[in-house]
Amino acid sequence: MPELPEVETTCRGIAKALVGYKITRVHIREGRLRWPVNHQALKRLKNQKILSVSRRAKYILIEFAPGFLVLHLGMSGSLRLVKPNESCRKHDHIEWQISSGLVLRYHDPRRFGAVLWAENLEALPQLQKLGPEPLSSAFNAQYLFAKAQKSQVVIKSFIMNQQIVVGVGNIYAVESLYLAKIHPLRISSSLSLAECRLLCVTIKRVLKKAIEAGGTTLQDFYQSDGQPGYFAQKLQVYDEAGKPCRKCKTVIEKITVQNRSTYFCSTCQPFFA
DNA sequence: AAAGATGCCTGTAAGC
DNA sequence: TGCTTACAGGCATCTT
Repeated sequence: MPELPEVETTCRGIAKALVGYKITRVHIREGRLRWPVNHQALKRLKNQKILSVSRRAKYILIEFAPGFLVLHLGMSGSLRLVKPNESCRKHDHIEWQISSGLVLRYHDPRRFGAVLWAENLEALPQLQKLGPEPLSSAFNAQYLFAKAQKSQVVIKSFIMNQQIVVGVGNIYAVESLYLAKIHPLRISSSLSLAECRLLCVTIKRVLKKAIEAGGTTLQDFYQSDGQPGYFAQKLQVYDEAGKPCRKCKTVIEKITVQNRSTYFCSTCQPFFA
């Protein structure tokens, strides 16, 4: 599931192969993604030069003179750079031929992802209400504590709220709470400043480590060169229900929080009301 | 206003 | 064996 580390990995993987080159052909095989693809806007990118590739939250931003291509990988999306003779697979929905000779392919079996066009990023509703980047200094203990003080939602939902902090999805929320020894069902406002500090630092550490490992591949995610991410091997509690906690041997529990699988150790992550 | 529920999708695995 | 069903979840949108 592409969360910040997977999107960052993808961004780094495609940037060098794209920046400075032109789009020579756009082929839309399936335009029914999260939102219908704007065929006209995408086709206009032919002969346009790619100025930069960057990331905001879980969105990949590809800059051209007239505007930005904004990509979201949703649940199952991935971007790959392939040679033009490589045959296309099922769910390869969109591809861009690059003047270098390579082809950029957008692959997304579940089609929860998006390929959007924006003349200016400020106008894009998806980017308007996003919180700070987790790896920036704006995301710090004081910020998290101040926000948490005002929230009655459980802490796991809180850190997955993109208006609070971006990039943290289910897997990294579960892992961060385990490593910070915070029960996922704690009410946000019950966290102390010290706990917020630890959680903040832990989220940053987990995301950085995951980026270094090339992200987490469980099913669908692949890096732009087709290689899987290797952080799955470092996950401590995610998908470990019934197995002993690596620290204390207590059996890892699985619960559902807002329709999402949540794993925790009741000993390492005690709940105080 | 805040928080919970819903729908969009398809591959995989489990159950009969 | 082949069908049906449950599950995986990011996020906009709807409901309470």
